[in-house]
Amino acid sequence: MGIADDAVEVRARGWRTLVAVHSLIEAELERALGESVRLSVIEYTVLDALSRQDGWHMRMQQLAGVAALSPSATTRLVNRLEDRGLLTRVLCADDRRGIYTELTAAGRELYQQARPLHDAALERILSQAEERPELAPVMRALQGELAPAE
Amino acid sequence: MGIADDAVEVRARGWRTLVAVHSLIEAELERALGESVRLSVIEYTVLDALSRQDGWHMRMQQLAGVAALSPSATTRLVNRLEDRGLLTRVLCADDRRGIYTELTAAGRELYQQARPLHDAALERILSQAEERPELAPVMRALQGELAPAE
DNA sequence: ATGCAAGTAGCACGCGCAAGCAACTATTTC
DNA sequence: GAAATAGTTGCTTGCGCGTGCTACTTGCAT
Repeated sequence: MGIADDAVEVRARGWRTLVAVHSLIEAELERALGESVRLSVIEYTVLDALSRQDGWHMRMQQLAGVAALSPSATTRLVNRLEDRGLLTRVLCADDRRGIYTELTAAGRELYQQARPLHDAALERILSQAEERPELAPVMRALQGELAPAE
Repeated sequence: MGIADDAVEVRARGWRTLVAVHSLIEAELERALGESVRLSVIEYTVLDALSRQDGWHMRMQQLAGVAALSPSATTRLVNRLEDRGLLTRVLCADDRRGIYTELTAAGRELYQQARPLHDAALERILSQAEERPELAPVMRALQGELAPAE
């Protein structure tokens, strides 16, 4: 059992920790967003990404990127949101294969409503997680990302 | 835009980073384990957990815990692995509601085969991820978890 | 008996894969 | 140059699969 084996073990342990933190946060966000605004985490992610690009459009592929989803799943995700009137598809003139998506007024409104709930839930979970020593290192890394700028 | 707002933004950014790292690692492990030993990441997780408890049994609920899965999903996961002959269900004498699971010889063998592939893939991904500055803080936290003991 | 805990199915839903269709690009041909 | 052809890209659809929710069965506890 040498140093190399230890490194393997450390990586495996780190990965398990990451999975634990991820599923903890995701489950809680899912609950918070689901019961208040009927949005899944991934649906919120899309609204969030679109609202950050306010005025701009996003292609399906970009959405697939930020959602870490396959093209087909992205299609259906956009379908769901479009059926609820939260966004619209916009055909692009210069490349008629491409499809842009854009928040509707209702979409912006729902996002404004969801965002504080999302942020509050996130803060709640992270402060809880910091209490758990086995998760603490990852938590510090997450919150310390802007530390150099303080 | 005060300090509190910045904190919210830092947390949201950290969460997005965590999601990115998670889905990156998961996708790569899925690919590596899938094409070599036909195991999903979650199936490997179960074999790993069981082999760490060698000699011991694990209840369905404990498995559900380590896999971050619902009871019903755990049932079917164990079904799949049992159908492939990788583990067996063992009824427990002192509480006949409880069901223990145990690796078979074939299960142990497949795990021995899968583990180095898993560890190698993990190392590969982590070293790649360290190259990407936006992921680096989380990566350091993962690998540095045992740092105090060095 | 009444209540609670452990594990198992029925159901609907969201996902990835592979195939398909429309639109763009490059190359050839006249 | 204009038209035809082959190959690629962007998005969508059919299909099978794994998941969570809810309801259910069985066994323990009070």
